Amino acid sequence: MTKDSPMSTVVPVMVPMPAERPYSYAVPEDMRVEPGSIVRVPLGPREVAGIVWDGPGEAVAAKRLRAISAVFDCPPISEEMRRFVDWVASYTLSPPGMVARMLLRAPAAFDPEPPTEGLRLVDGMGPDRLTAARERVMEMAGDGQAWTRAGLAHAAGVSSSVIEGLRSQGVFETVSIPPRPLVAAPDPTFGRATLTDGQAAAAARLREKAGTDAFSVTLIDGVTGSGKTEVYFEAVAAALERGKQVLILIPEIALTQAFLERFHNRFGAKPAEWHSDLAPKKRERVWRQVAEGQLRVVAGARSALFLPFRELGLIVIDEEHDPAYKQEDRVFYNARDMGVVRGHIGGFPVVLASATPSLESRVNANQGRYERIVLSSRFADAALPDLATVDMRKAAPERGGFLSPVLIEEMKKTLARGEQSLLFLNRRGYAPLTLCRVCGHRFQCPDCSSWLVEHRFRGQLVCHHCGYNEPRPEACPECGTLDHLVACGPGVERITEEVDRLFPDARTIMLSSDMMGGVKRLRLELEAIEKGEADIIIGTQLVAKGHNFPGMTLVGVVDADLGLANGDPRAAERTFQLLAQVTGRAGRTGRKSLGLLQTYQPEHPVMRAIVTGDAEAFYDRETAERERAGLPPFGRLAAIIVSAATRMEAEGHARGLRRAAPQAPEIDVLGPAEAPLAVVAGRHRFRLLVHGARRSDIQGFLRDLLKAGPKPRGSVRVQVDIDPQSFL
DNA sequence: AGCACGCCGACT
DNA sequence: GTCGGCGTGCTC
Repeated sequence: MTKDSPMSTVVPVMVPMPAERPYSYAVPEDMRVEPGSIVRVPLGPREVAGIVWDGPGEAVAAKRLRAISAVFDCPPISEEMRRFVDWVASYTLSPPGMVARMLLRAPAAFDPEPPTEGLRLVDGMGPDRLTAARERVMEMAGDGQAWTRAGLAHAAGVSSSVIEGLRSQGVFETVSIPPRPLVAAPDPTFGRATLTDGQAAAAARLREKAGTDAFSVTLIDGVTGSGKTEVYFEAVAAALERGKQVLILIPEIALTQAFLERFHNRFGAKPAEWHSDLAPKKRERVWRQVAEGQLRVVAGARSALFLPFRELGLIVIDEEHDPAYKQEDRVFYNARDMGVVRGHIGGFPVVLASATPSLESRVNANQGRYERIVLSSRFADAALPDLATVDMRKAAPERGGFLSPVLIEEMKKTLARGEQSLLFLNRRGYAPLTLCRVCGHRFQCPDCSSWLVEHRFRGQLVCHHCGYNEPRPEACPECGTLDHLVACGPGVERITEEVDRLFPDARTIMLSSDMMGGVKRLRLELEAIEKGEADIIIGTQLVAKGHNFPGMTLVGVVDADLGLANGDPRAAERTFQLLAQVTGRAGRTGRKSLGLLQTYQPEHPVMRAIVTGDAEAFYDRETAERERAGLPPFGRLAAIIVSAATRMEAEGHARGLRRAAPQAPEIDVLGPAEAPLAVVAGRHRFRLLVHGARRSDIQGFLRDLLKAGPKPRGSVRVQVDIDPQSFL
């Protein structure tokens, strides 16, 4: 701040809206701000929280200049974090204001948490008359500590009016109790795990890295059950010992309660959680305590990357291949990559862990940008399941069924041994397509033209792309014929029906992300399964994610081919990862276990890779294939998302882009039907896949597209989606 | 992203 | 006659 200026100083303030640069605000004479300060500023008709940014404030017409209304009593956002925001904005081609907005997502946290009112015994004061109730209270409070009124009443077994009576006599004085930390401090020496030789070597290497102030990326590549978590916990311990905060990113943390337990066993306390299901109050407290440095470890979903850490010294990204790390609205980013960048900016190590690493991380490791540590054997006596394909052309299911006799036979055996079976089918609902047997009418979404999926339990037809739904009709809307609608293909509901028919006495549980009762119910069901309260589990991809099912010795993949033919360049990789993860759920206790893949293409590279366990060969092949096609992970523009009302309009954008960029690349338009993306207010998001362009050209593309390209009514919103190989 | 302003259809 | 739909435009 300049002292000599008679005018009030002007500072840049990043406001939470799509502004391309910070806005300028006047600082009142008696106000002190510094870069990073969180301030309240007037913006149009309202007031918002913004962050004082770096550099001198830009000159702005005096008439427009408004003054900061208040500075929040909150630790300033660190310089590292501000550079991170700028970097993410420039890399994702989003307005920095929108990135800053992700950081300001806990509005009530900017003011300090109000201390709670406590009561403490005043020395030498006693009550006028001593009753039995009063005596108990005096005894409890005799330790000289401050108590909350309700806490003391509860502990002494009296009503709070007894306490109130004593307080009005002056026996108690009112003191303020500082807010209690959300979780206890983790103790790096608490529950040291016993590690196998391979694990110990990996842990030592990670400890070495996490014990220094230097950026590095380490990829821990270990089969499911090889103890990756225990190994990276040692890196966490090393960072904690250095007095650093630690961030552990986990996809779908709301469902991963088991992880919190394991952390607790190792560190004697739970980590703080951060995800979108967090209650607002808790959310604020986590944000605040991270900013103050009270919380040392946060386990969170991708948005935890934007928490205001002040002493961050390690990021672990578990299941780094998981597509849930990719945010595909507003600011498009992949938290795995932005995590690496955060480590680079902060000068600290980053650890990526996965049993099925993404191609791009593997390429980065092969080229020496990341260090790769392989954990090749399963922990203790946990054995990998035997894996085999079931050729559905030879072992076809009975008419009307979807389970091959081969699989049914194994389920019978498993049931007889009192062990659990898992049937995996990555498709929610009852049937993916409904048609009229009389006229051939197919039920389609009126908003986005994909097939409506029947949800029989709910009695609805639902669009899985945009959420449109209608009650399932009795008659065909086209020809009016009653009772001739037929469900085509299976979903988990239909498989559950088949299982109930085949095994009427077995205890079955169906797990699906759209299940009634939400996350809470899912958690309970998962717990029940772990306790062995079910024999057969039928589930969508959520069963592939990190749960331990100790009694599970059979995994059947109902349709292993699903997802291979959807036009996504990552289809094979994704399918491989999903199948490897889901079959890895079996045999965790060392019992002999089996995984069966029902497929019509047993010779497909994905099936071969799963059955032979040769992930290396598969990845090499896939990498070469991508390189030939000019696709990611080779550092090129992957996709532009345009918002358009129709496919024709999206094609128009694509033509404009082709014209605007003469060196241009091939552009494919993927509509909502092929690329499931959110549909907003009647407009659809189309993905323009651009082959072979360099990222440095993107800015130009977009400028030209917006300037010279066809502009069919309304705003053209363009977003960039990049799967990079290297981005530092 | 919010939020106001502004111009056309079904109702207290 | 008004309530209310979302299209367009602006925010230091």
